[in-house]
Amino acid sequence: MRAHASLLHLDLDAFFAAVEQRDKPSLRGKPVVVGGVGSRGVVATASYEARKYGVRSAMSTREARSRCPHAAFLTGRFHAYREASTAVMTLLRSVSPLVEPLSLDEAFIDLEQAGLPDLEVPTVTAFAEELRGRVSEVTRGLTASVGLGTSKFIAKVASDLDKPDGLVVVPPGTEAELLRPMHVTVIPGVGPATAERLRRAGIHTVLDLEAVGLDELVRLVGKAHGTGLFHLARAEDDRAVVPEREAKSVSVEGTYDTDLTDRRLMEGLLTRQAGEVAERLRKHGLSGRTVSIKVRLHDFTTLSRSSTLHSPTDSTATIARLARGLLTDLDTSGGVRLLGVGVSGLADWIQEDLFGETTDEAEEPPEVVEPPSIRRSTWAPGMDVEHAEMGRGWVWGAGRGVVTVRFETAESPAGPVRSYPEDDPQLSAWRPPVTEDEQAG
DNA sequence: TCTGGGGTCCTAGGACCC
DNA sequence: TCTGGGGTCCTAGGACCC
Repeated sequence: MRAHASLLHLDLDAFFAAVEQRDKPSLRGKPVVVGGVGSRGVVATASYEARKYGVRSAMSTREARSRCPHAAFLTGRFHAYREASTAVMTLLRSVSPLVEPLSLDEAFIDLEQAGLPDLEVPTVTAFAEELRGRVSEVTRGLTASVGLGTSKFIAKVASDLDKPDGLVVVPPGTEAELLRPMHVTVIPGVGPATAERLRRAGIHTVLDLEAVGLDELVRLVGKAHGTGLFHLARAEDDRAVVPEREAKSVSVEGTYDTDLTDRRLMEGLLTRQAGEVAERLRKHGLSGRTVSIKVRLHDFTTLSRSSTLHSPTDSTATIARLARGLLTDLDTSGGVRLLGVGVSGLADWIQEDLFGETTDEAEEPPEVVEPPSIRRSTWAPGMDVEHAEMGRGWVWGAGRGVVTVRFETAESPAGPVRSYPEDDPQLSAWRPPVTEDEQAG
């Protein structure tokens, strides 16, 4: 903990939604929700107008729609968000060499190397106020909330106290009195599970937490977490601002609108995801030794399996083969809502073999498969033998590499639903309905 | 059809080595 | 028959963050 409030936390207000409102004037002053718009989507960001209706981040889009049906529901334009974020981070780095981005819309800055004449409260306050103005300039009108304090923890708490478009400085020496009345969840790392454990022990506020001994806390929440809480409850935090963090893993996952049951389809999707992971590894000059898959079952239980190679890889073929192999282990008969592939144990080099060649098989770049342009209600004769006998298939949905088909059977016009990878060769057999003209001809 | 996606860190148990 | 530690690596799961 420092003698001066020289740590700054900056947080762009309702970031994704604010970018949308900036770029589309008709959305200004109106509720805007950015997030997944599918049946299993969740809210990433809600504008302040939408928050008035109780719409919150991480809420299901379904729930958000019921709370605020007239909001604009947008899927997100990450290029625009990244561009705005880069402008802000570039500005921050021009102001101090010690900038630690936490996400697209948040960063810590250490003002000790920002070249200020001193670090007294009036000086850092004026600096922060000017910085907020410049953020608004480089983003063409976005607002930021800023907190200043003697540690990362305090700066972050401070930036939250006057959102949106606010500035709060916590003067050195006043940290404990600020924190004591607050709920324990103000402490980073205290989420629902930890809060519940603490609640059962009669600990609700930071003041309560301060009264608990180190041994007792470790017994309650474990060694690392317990010692962390012990110190943060006393506003003791000397974590440094770390400008560059190396990635430790790269992963891709997807949640599907309908649960998957077809193993072949799952293998196809893992293969596609392996390709995306490998491409990102190569793009960043990385390779990794441990390949993992993640499988979320219909009932939301989440399984993971991993396998570690002797030397790192960035090869699509290797990652895909391992990922598919890891799946064979698992019982997915009840249906799968999410599949994912990841690589960890990263190295910024690729193992070379005895001949000085890389171990990466000289592979073709993954084939880019365009989603088939299938219209709703396209007839799908001869999709496969089983379904051809059933009769007509109707495209029920397409996206995320999956085409879902509802089949009409003799018993029911809305028969079983089956899903296929969009690059499934069987899909190429699809053709529009045979018209009466054609039949006549 | 309640519950995203991309991450980080921690824990606990087992294997293995000295 | 009864019995050591410590350290590292790997795996699976869970909590948490934005």
